[in-house]
Amino acid sequence: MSLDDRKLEVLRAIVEDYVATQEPVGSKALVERHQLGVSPATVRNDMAVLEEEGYIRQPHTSAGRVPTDRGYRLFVDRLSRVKPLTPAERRAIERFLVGAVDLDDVVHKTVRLLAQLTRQVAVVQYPSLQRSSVRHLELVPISTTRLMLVMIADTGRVEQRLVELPGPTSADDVLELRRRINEKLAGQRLADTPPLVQSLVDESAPAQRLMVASLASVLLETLVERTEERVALAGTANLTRGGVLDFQGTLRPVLEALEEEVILLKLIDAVEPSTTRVRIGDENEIDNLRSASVVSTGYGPGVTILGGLGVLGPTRMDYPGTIATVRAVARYVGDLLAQN
Amino acid sequence: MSLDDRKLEVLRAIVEDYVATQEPVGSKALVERHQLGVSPATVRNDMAVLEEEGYIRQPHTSAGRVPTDRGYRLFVDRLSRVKPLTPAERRAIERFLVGAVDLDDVVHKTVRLLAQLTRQVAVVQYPSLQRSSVRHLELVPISTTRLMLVMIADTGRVEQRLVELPGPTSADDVLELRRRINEKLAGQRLADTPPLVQSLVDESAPAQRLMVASLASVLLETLVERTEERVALAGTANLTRGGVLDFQGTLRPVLEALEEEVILLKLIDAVEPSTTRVRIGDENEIDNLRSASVVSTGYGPGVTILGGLGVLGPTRMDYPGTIATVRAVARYVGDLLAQN
DNA sequence: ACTGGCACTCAGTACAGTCGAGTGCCAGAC
DNA sequence: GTCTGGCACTCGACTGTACTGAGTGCCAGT
Repeated sequence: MSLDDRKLEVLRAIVEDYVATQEPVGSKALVERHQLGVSPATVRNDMAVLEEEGYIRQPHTSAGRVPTDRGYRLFVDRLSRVKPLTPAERRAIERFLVGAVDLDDVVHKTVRLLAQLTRQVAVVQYPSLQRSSVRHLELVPISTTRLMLVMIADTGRVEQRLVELPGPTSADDVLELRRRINEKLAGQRLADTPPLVQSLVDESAPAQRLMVASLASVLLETLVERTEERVALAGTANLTRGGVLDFQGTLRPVLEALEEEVILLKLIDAVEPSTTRVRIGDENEIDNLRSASVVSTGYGPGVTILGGLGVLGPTRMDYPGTIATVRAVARYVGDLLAQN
Repeated sequence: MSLDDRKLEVLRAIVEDYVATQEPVGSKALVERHQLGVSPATVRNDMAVLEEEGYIRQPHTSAGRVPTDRGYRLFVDRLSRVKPLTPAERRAIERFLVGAVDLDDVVHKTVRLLAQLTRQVAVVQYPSLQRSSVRHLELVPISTTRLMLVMIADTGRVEQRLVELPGPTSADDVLELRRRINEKLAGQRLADTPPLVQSLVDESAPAQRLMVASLASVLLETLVERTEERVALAGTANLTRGGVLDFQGTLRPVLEALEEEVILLKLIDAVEPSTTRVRIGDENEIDNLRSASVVSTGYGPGVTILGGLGVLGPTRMDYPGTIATVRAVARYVGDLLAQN
C-alpha cells in the first residue's frame, strides 16, 4: 500500500516537530503548527495508517506519536531537501583553516569544526594510506643494528617504525639502501608497492639480502598490512545535550563504541565524495549504536577518496542540516588537501 | 583541635564504606561492618565532631554521612596505605607491551591499560619534547619552493612540518643544508637548540641566508615554541559507572574538559616520578572538574621526567588502589622507554 | 568516657484522586 | 468516497496524604 501525499506531509511534520521539541507530537498540535488544511480528526486517521505501516509509534496510549527508525528513513530519502547553509556556517568553514600548518592541524581543526557546527560527535579519518603515494622514505640509523624507517606520503601523512636488523650494518650500506629504496618506491601508490618491495630484496647482493629482507617485512607491514588507519574524534560532550532521553538512558554503550578506532573507521568508511550515507538507528551494524544515527561521506579532491568523515548523534537529529554541513565540510577539506 | 585515634578510625571506615557502596553510611551500619569496639551512640558523637570539622557531611537530615573533599584529603594523607597490586594486575602490566612496535603503540597501550586497571579515565602524555634530544633531522623536497621538515627525537617521537621557501632551491642545496643542520643539532637537547639554530643562519652564505632563515623559523617553532605536547586519552566510558550520582548529575562539564588538550596536560603536568599527586574535587584548578579527582605522576627512567600520566574519576574513588596502579604503570613505562 | 533509650526528622514509597492531552471510532456532512 | 465534529475512553503526569524506617541528637545513667 502506498501513502498519499498528505500522509507523507503529516510524517514530515511529525519528524520536524519531534526533532525540534523532543516531545511526542499529537494531532491537534500538528494542525496548529502546520498548514495542513485538514482537521485533527483527519490527521488522526492518517497517523493510524502511518503507525500501521511502521513509520511512527506511540510511546504509550494517550501520548503523541514519535517517528520510528523507518519513519526517519523515509523522511531522509523522500521528504527532506538539503538545507542550505547559513552564512555564518559558511564563514566558519572558510575561516577554520587559518594557520593550519600541517596535516595533523587540518584534521584536528576539521573535526572540531564539524562537531561545533553540527553539535554532534564528529569523526574524521586521516587520508588513507591505501590511496596515497610514497613521497619519500627515510632510514635513520639508531644503532648499528637498529633503524628507524620513516615514510612520508603525498597527503602529508608520516609513519614511522623501528626496524631491528639481523646484524650490524654500516652507515654506507644504509645510505645505499636508502637510495635504492627511494628510487624504486618514491612516487608509487602504496597499494602498488608490495611487488616492488619484493623485487628490492631479490635484487640485493647476497651479503645484504638478509638485512634488506628484515627491512622489507617491516616496510610491507607499515605500508600495506597495517591498514589501521588513524582517526580523530571530537564533540563527545555533545552527547549529553538533550538530557538522558536520547540513547535510551545511558551513554555507556556509545562511549564504549567511540573508544574503538576500528568501530570509528567502520562508521565512516569510504563513500564516494558527493554521496552521503545516512545510517539510522537499527541500520547500524554496531550493536552499541543501535540508538544512534550516523551521517558520513568521503572527502578528497574531485572524485578520488582520501578518507571519510562524519558525525554521530541521536536518531532524533536534524538530518537535512547535518547532511548539508557534513557535505560542505567534506568538500572543503577535499579541496584544501588537493592544494598541497 | 585535634582528632583522636578513634575518630580517625571512624573517618577511615566512612570513606571505605562509602567508596564501596556509594551510599551515605550511618552509625549503626558502621559498627556492624567494622570492629570499632564501641556502640553506635559513641560513633554518632564522633561523627558530630567530624562533621563540625568539615570532614564529613549529611546530604540531608536523617541520612548517613558522606566524606567531604577535605575528608578524602585527610584520608589520603594520613589514613591510607598504598594497596599492593593483585597478581592479576601485576601480570596485566607486564603483559601489556607485547608487540609494542613504536612509541605510538606504547602510549596507546599504556593509556588503555591504565583505564582498564583503574576503571577510570586515563591520560598519558607523550614523552615531552622539551626533555628530549634530537636524533635526526630530515629535509624532504616537495617542490622547488617547499620542504618537509621531519624531526626524530631520541624518545621515538617524530614531528613534521611543512616549510615554504622564499625562492626556488636546488636539491643539492637542500642536501648540503641537511648535512649542516644535522651536524649542528643531532644529539642536542631540544631545549638547547635555539642558539645553535641561530648560528646556523649566521654562518650561511649570503645567497642562502634567506632560505636558511625561513627554515630556521619553522624549526624553532617546531622544536621549542610549539610546546603543545601530545596526550592520549582512554576510558571515558568509565565515567558512566556508578550511575548519574557521581559528577553531580551531568557528565557534560567533564566531557568538555577532556576535549581540551591543554586541560589534559594541566591535569598531569610534570611531577617527579616516585611522587604521586592527588587532587581532590575542589582542589582542581579547572572549574569543570570540581566534582572529580585526579591522581597523577611523572614517568621516566630513574629520576628524569619524560612526561606525565594519570587518571581522573569521581571524588568517590578507591584512592589507595588507584594510586598504587598509577605508580606501578608509571614505573613500568619509564623503564620500558629507557630501553630504547 | 561510654552507653541505652527516646523523641524527632525527613527521604522514599505507596496509594488514591484529579487533570488533560491524545486517541479511536462513528455518524453525518460534503 | 473523503473529511469532520463529537464523544467516550485511556493513561501518564501531577498532587496530596499517609506510612515507614534509617538515621540522628540529646540526655540520663553507668
